Amino acid sequence: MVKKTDATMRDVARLAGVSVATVSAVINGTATVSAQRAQKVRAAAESLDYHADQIARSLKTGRSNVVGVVIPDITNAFYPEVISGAEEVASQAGYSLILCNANEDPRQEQRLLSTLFSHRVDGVLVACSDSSTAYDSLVRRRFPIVFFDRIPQGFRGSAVSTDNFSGGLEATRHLIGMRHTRIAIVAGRSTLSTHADRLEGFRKAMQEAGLPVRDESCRVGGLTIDSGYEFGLELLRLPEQPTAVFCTNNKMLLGFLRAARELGVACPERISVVGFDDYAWTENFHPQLTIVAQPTREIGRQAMTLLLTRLQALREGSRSHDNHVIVLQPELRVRQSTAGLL
Amino acid sequence: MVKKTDATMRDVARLAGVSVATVSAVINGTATVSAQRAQKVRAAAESLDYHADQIARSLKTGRSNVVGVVIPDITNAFYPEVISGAEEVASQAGYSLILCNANEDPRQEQRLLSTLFSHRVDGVLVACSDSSTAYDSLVRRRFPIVFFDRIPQGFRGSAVSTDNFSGGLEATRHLIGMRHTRIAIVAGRSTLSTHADRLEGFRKAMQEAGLPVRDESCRVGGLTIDSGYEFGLELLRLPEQPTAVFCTNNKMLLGFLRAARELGVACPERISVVGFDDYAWTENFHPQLTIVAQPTREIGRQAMTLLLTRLQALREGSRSHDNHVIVLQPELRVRQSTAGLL
DNA sequence: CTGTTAGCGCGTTCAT
DNA sequence: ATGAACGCGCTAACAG
Repeated sequence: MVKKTDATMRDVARLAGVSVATVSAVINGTATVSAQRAQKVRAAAESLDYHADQIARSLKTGRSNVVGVVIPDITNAFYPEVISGAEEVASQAGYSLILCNANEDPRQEQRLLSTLFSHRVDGVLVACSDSSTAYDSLVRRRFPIVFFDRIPQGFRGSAVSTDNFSGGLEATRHLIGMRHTRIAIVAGRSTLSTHADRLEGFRKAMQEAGLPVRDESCRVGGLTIDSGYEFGLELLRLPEQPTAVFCTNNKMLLGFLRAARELGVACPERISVVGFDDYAWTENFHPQLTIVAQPTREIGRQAMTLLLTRLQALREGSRSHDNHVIVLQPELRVRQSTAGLL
Repeated sequence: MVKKTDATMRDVARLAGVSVATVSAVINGTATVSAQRAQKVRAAAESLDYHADQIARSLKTGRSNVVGVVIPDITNAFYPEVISGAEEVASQAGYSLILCNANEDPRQEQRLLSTLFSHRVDGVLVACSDSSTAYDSLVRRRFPIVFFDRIPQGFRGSAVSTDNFSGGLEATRHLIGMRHTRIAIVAGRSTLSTHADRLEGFRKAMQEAGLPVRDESCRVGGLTIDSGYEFGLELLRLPEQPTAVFCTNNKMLLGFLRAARELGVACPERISVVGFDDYAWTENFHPQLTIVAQPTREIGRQAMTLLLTRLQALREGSRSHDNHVIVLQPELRVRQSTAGLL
């Protein structure tokens, strides 16, 4: 027996011989219903394969139980990892996730946010594609939004990220500690907080050590494997070839390594490399990578927790700080892609 | 000036001095509205930062412009890649994606599907966590569903996958062509079509060559890095150590490689390894992996296209085949993890 | 071409 | 404890 259309609350009510209000009460547990009637309702719902219509419910309640997640690049393994953490806590709390991939394009990101609002998501998590002022209005309107990983410049609101400055600092100090002096950096667009901060950490470490940061060994911009590759070629063809490099992004790191391979520059013998983000597969790399690891899933968990806490406060009318910033500590993992000089 | 609540269509109508029907017509382009009135409406909408309420619209139209995507494991890089393809075609068609991670757990998957229905998604894409009969009712009820990658046994409906049998066949033939005879296999749960088919391909190739498939060199079950590791330890400790192995899953492959490393079994000198799924980072592996590559993003694109085509047909009342099966061809990429015997 | 209006399915009063 | 009636914001059918 096939039903043409989904069962509605009325169908359930009819079958159970009660009113829709009773069905609603049973489903949501909002009122006390006599045990046997409740049982009847549940049986009816079951037999009709009834699924409460979230759409109708949302229209009525003003809440959708959906949160939007906007990321800049789903093929960057970092983000799926974060999402898995976010998804975990969201689904536990009965929330679903609408996932949007902005493709590193602020315009697309803007459109995505717009459709997210159309769908009346209760809140959003975003790792921005570029620093822009487009979020200001959201924050001013107090729309529940939590940034993670990449945070807009001058943003005043809730956010979760790694201490990227410290990550850059440690990575570079490690290189310096191995007696390197000609240290290059391959960094992503400086409009992104993550990369800007890591670059700052790099500069700080260099300055501490009294080392010069030459323009030609400081390649900033781009985010892709290809840009890492291009930068790599340039860097490794410099008359004064750097002996060490810090790549602030895992994709650019892959590109850089390809360049080194092509040019026959052995790592770590002729070039020490330290990167960002650790994955299950890095242990299979040759050489095994020295990297700065982020608590990736934890970023997702914390960001979602922050958002849900906020939503709950909103629901209960209680006051909540909407500018809670969580900074997680990264961890330098020294392996074999970095070696001492001399 | 901050608005407490979102602007509604009525607000726009009022501000523009027209009726709600006119606003609706302008927004959706469903009727001809005089140019100047349309202009006024657009201006009003703009100034009020109006976002049409998809929730209300859905309630009315019965369509949500959202499709659900259920995957078994978001931390398996294969799936985000597929999703990026699916997302690409969905967003072009004005659809959003609700992403659900089932964690390889059929029960969780069932729950996720249920909430997806509650949210009245127009259709779903699913790579199932286990073969079960739970989908039959969906298909019988003709709910728009397209399976990808992992397809339920005996499923009669739309699906997109790689020719896994052929993938397993080619991988094994390659090994055999290199004169290996003691060939082992590390495979995922045989209830999953992908792994079952790859295993079948393996058996076929072995049979073709008149090679025996010994029970002890045929490790089936599990999906994780850890299970690949365990199987690897067992296999490499066999009195008659295999000289080659086919891992049907990228995570198990990582585990196997770890086991080989720990046991000091050099690849490819003492063990040739061929895996499944290619990624940007495999070129950095040592040794570079011989693998069977799937057209990953294409799987996502095709699956979503199939689904959207179906939805359009449904909308237009035209007939559409709801059991279109697309099988994509894999590609063996020979690199350095496999070597000839003797 | 434009306005009026009846629901879509649900949660929520307000009666009983 | 339970039921009837209303309305959330929107679309579509109809009237003008």
